[in-house]
Amino acid sequence: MLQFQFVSDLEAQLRERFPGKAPADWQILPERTPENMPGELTVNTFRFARVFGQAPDKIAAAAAEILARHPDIETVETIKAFVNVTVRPAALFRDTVADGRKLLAAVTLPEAQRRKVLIEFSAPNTNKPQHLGHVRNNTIGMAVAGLLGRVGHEVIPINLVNDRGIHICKSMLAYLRFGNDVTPESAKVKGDHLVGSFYVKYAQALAEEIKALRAARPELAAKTDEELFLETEIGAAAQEMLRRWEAGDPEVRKLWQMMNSWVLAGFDQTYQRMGIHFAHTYYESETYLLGKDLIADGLARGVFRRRADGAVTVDLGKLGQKVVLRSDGTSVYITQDIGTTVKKYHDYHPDEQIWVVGDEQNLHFQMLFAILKQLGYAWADGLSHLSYGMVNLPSGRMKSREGTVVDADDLFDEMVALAREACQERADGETAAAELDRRAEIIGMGALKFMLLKFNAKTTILFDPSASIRFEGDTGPYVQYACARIASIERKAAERGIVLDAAAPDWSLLARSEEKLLALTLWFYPQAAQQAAERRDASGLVEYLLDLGKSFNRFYRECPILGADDPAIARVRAALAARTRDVLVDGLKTLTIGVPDAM
RNA sequence: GCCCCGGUAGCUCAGAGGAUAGAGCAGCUGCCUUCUAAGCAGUUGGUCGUGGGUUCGAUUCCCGCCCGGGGUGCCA
Repeated sequence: MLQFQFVSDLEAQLRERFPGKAPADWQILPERTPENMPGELTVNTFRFARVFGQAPDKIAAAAAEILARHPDIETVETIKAFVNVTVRPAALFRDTVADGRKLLAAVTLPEAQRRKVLIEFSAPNTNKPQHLGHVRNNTIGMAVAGLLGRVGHEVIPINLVNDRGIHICKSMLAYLRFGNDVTPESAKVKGDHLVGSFYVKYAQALAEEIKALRAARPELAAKTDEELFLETEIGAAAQEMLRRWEAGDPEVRKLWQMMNSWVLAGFDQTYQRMGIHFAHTYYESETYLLGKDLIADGLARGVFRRRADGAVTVDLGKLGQKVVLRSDGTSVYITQDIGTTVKKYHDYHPDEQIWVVGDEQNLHFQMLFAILKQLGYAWADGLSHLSYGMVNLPSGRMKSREGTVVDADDLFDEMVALAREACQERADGETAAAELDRRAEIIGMGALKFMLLKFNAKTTILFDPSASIRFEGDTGPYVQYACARIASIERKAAERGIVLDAAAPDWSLLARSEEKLLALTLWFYPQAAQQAAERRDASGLVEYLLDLGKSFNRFYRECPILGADDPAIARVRAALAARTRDVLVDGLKTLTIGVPDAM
C-alpha cells in the first residue's frame, strides 16, 4: 500500500517510544480531515491508543510532538485525540501522485493474500428473456468479479443455466400448440424473446383453463391455482412432457434443443452488450442428477436420516429440518446444489465460492452451507452467498408471467437512445453518426450499470421507468464526463502544439488547495478498491469514483491547465489530470464500465 | 408465531464505535466571448422509526417495541 513518509516515520517513532506494545501488522491509516476542520489529513489516535496502553490524548500529544518536527509537515493541530496536519505540498505530491504506476500498482494485494475465487452469477432460466432483476444480478456479479480480479485474486466467473424443468416444458408445449413452426429468423425476433412469448401464452391458456375449471366445479374454490395445476389438461400435458424429457424422449429432446439454442443465442447477445464473460457455463440439464450419491453417502454416515415415509432429511439445528431427498427418491433443489457445489470444487479447487443470488434465497444458502459442513467438507467455510435485494416497480414486484417486467434488452435500447439524443445535442456537426452511436452505447450502458451499483446490494431498489435514469449528478456519466474533459484538454494541447509530457513534471510547483485535495483523493484509490473488494461491495468503489470526479471538477474549474501562465505549471497540472483519468478509467473498467473519448 | 433484511433531509441513498450526521435529485440564487454547463459555487431542508442499555463517546453495538419487505415447501 502507498503510504505517506510522515506516517511511516510516525509509526516507527511511536513504536520506539512505546517499545514492544504494537503488533507487527499495526499501521496508521490517515483519514481525510472534515472540510470545516483545520488541516488536510487526520491521524485519529482513538483508533489505536489502546495498542500502546495509553490514553488517546496522551498518544495524540506524542504524535503531535513527533509530527511538529517532521520536515514534511507544515502545521499540526490537536483537537481531542485527533491530530490534524497540513502537509508541505512538495511532500504531499511526492507521496501521492508523483509515481502514477506505483499508485495503480498499490491496488494489488500482496501475494500471500491472493486467493482463487469462483463466483457464480446470472443463472437464468431458458424459458424467457432476462429482465431488470437479472440485469442487477449480472451487474453486481461482474463488478464484484472485476473488483476481486483487480486486487489480485484469481477469479473464475461461472454461469449455471437452468435449462430444464417444468417451466421450460411450459414454453415448449405452448410452442407446439400455438407456434406454427415460427423461428427467430422468420419472426425476426431475438430467440429468448420468442420463447418468452410462448411462456406467456402458456400462462394465459393455463389461467383460462383454471377459470373454466373453477366455474364448472365450485367445490374446488378452496384450492390454490397451484394445486389445480395437474387438474388442467394443459398442466398435465406439461408434466407429461417433463416426464418424457427425463426419459430422454428423442422428439421432446429435439424440440428442447432447438428452443434452448434460440434462448442461449439471445442471452449471448445480452451478455455481450453488458460486457460479461464467463470462464465456464454449467447447464442444469447436465448437473441436475448430481448430489444423490452424496445423499446416499451422508445417509450411510449418519449425517442424514431416512424418515418413516421414506424421505431423507437433515437436522440443521436452529435452521430447522430440511428434506434432501423426496420419499420417491428424487432430488429437490438443494440436492442439486449440494452436487454442483462439490462438482465446482473438484473442477476448480477454489479457496472460495460465491453465489450472487437474490435475498429470497437467504435461508436456502444458509442450509446449503450448513449441510456441506455437516458432510465434513473443510472448504465449506469458504462458501458465501452474495445476497441482493429485488428491483421493484412503482406498481410492485416484477412478474414474468404477468408481463409486468422491465425487459433487459428494451431497457438497454432506451438508455442508449436517451444517451444518443444527449450526444447529438452536444456534438459539433462534424462528428460521424457511427461515433455518436459508439459514445451513446458506452454512456447509456454505463449510466445503467453505475446506477445499479451505487446502491448497496442489500437494498431493495425502486425503479421508476418513467423517471428513467439520470445522466446528471451522482451518475456514471458524471464520472465519464471528467474523463472526457481530460481527453479534450489533451487533444486541444496537441492542436495548439503544446507539449505536455516532454519532461518529468515539477510537482513542487503545485500548492493550491484544489490541487492538493485532488492528489489526496487519488491517494485513497488503492484503499477504496481494496475495501470494496474485501466487502464484496462495488458501491464503495462507486462512491469513491464520484468523490474523485468531484475533486477533479473543482480542480478543473479553479486551476486552468492550458491557460496557466507558466508552461511548467501547465505541464504539471496536465500530469495531475492524467493521473486522475488513469484512476477513473481503472476504477470504471473494474466495474465493467467504459469511457468515451468525448461527450 | 419464528428467522433474515431495511427504516437517516420532500425524494433516492452514503455513513461498519469517534469531531458540528453527508451526497445527488427536487426547490431557491448566481456562473457559459475563458481547457466541454452531462459542469461549478451558494442556499433552504434532519427529535438518524421508537423506548431502554453498554461506552469517555452510539446513526453505528446489545435488548424490547412499531412500521415495511423477504423467507419459513417432498417448488426453484
